[in-house]
Amino acid sequence: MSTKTKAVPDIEIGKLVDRFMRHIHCELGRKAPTFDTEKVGPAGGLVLMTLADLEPVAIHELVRTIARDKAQITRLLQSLEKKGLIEKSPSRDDGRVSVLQLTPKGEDTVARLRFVVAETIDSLLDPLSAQERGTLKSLLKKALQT
Amino acid sequence: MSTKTKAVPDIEIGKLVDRFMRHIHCELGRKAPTFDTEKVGPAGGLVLMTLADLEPVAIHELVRTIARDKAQITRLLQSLEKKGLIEKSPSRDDGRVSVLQLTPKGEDTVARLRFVVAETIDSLLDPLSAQERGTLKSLLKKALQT
DNA sequence: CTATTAAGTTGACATCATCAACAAACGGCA
DNA sequence: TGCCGTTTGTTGATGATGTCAACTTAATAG
Repeated sequence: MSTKTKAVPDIEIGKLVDRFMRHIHCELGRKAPTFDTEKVGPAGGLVLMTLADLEPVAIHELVRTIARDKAQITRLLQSLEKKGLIEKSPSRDDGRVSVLQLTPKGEDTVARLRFVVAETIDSLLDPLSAQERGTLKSLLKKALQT
Repeated sequence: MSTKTKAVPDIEIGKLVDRFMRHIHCELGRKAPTFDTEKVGPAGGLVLMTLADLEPVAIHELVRTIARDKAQITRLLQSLEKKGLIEKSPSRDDGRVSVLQLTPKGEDTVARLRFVVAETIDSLLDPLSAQERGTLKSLLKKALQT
């Protein structure tokens, strides 16, 4: 009777999302030797691509966006920096924060990652029409906008 | 012009799905001490809940459905069996396969897991209407039906 | 100035993923 | 029947990720 309460709780979405994620993960893992020339791994790739969207950005913002532990992010960033893919520079406004940016080499890597990831997702979403993909995206976005 | 080709490849869905998963993961991790009385962990929980949907089922089927490594599944199942949550019995048809089933204690655990997971997802999906949730679910299902 | 809070780093540890090697059982086929 | 390739499940080794707590430094409130 109420508009929002759900009598039957629904787990299915969680499992579907998990499976969805795993399919992307596996497919990319299979192709990885081809394109992950810098050996950044799945987590590193995610960081790079998110960075490309947000840069320049402070570490804690990055942490907040991708919802991972800050210790984890610290180490990932160290590894990415060693590989010359990103740059950390101290913020002028706040002595505590480091500001992140992609290096040209990083941008290059992101471009390649993006292509393969998009390709993979596209093929996974093959059963959906272009319109349905749009709907899916906007639904997810809506759910995540806090 | 064409109905299916996409000029601009789209990464965003991948990142959205990842973030979505992470939010569920984090939220559940925070609540875990409350409800994960058997200490099955996230992966174990997923196995249990999937098992509840499929049982009785052979290991390789389970592996296929949740798209994880079979070695990993073997070890998870051993841990779950030690805790008395599942039962492995040899198949009559095929001497190689083990058939999995939940014990009563396992069923109990699943019921509790289900409740919390559903609750969590529900609150994450709060911005969506009931109809939109249905749409989301059917889109995911459609994408995954191979 | 002091107490508190926030940003990042580090260490220790647990969990999870991945790969290769393996035994046992099935299947096909001569 | 006996051989051979395949499938199922297990084990070992190792790497990648996640998590928690302690710590340093800097900002900020009072």
